[in-house]
Amino acid sequence: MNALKVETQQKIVQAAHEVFIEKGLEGARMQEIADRAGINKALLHYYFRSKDHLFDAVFQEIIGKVMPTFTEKIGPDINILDLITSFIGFYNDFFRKNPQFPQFFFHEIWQHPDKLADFIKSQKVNPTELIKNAKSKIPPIIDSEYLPQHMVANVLGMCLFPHIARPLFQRLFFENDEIMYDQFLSERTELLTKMLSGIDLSPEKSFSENPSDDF
Amino acid sequence: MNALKVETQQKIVQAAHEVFIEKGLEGARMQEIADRAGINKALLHYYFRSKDHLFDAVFQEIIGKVMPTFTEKIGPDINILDLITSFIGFYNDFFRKNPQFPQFFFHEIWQHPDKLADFIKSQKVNPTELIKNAKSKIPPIIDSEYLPQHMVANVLGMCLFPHIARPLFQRLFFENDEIMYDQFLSERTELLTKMLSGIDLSPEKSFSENPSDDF
DNA sequence: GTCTATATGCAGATAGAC
DNA sequence: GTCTATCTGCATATAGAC
Repeated sequence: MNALKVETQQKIVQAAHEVFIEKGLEGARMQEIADRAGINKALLHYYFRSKDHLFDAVFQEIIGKVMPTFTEKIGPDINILDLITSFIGFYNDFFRKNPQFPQFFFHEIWQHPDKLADFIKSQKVNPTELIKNAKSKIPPIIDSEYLPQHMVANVLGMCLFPHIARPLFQRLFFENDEIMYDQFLSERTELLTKMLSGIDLSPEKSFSENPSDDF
Repeated sequence: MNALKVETQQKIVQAAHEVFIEKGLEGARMQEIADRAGINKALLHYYFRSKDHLFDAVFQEIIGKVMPTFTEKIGPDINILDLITSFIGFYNDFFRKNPQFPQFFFHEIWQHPDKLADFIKSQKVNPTELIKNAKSKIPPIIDSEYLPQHMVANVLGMCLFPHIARPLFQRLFFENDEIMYDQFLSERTELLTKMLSGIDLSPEKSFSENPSDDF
């Protein structure tokens, strides 16, 4: 029964995926993973030598699912703004379907900072080059070497915050109503896109007299 | 030696503070806390009955240090914009001095969503009222019931992101240079303040023809 | 491949001397 | 109050039957 093998493996990865994202590596219990997969604890060790191995497998699976969407559309001369607007919608939807993903993701990068950074650097994308290309095109709201980084941080922050702060934000400002909050989240793709469309990064653009009108 | 007692307690709380923020509740080890406090494991249980009690004590101490600054200046008729601009600088500085705090904070609100929300609700502030007061004054970039919430999310997100994403962001866009990154962070108070100053929320304000010029 | 039963190790917690 | 030594329990991991 080789067919059973791959099926079981998938059930394990799926269950582990859920539990690790909910509880984190340290908080997760092999027993709970086994229960959710409908199998025995011992089988986990049969397929994956240890908890750490299982976690790595799950993490690779998650990153492999999410990152390519981010990197595959990056051409040689795409600018940052196009890149970001292209993916606001994708990630906003993805986070809505996987609410706890951002929390899991950032917990992980703090515990193992190099793992993810190395993975991304191993891809064909070069973040630094991407940034440099946009350097001359950003409205100079302040005098800084890092205007492109500021802009990226602004957009990603606006995109991320309502997801990662959801448990608190929903309780404080939405009467802890799931439906209302999801409605709120669904609006943000349009909102962010419209806000970004106000920035024209074509080289000939003259900046506003009032810098704060941009972004 | 009663003098020793309070001193020891402070050392414990300080050490626990560090370890819990770095590793989280599940990842922290009582042995490491004891080591950093320069005392024995058994003493931890003498002062605080259990790991959970110690964690709660530390958590209360942290929140008690951070939240009052947020709530104490809230008067009856302050508007959201004033409130937010007042604290961008404070929190940006606080996060620079306590880099891993945001990660710890959001990990916690996902694991124990009600704890913090209940604490905040027990304060004199009423978030919902605060939101309602600003409702009519927000530039209608999109047609939504939740414009104030969107604005709050935007600002907090821009404030938060470079801190919580630091391990990755610094490696990808700042050659993993601590000095450069701290420079970048220090600029953001000015940047965000200038961006916000572009919004006039006084009642008589007429909105821009192009909504995306606001925020 | 999958199970039950068992071993191992470690972290939280306690006992008791000083 | 502070320590050393010890206990307890649980979670990971293994052994071995089917």
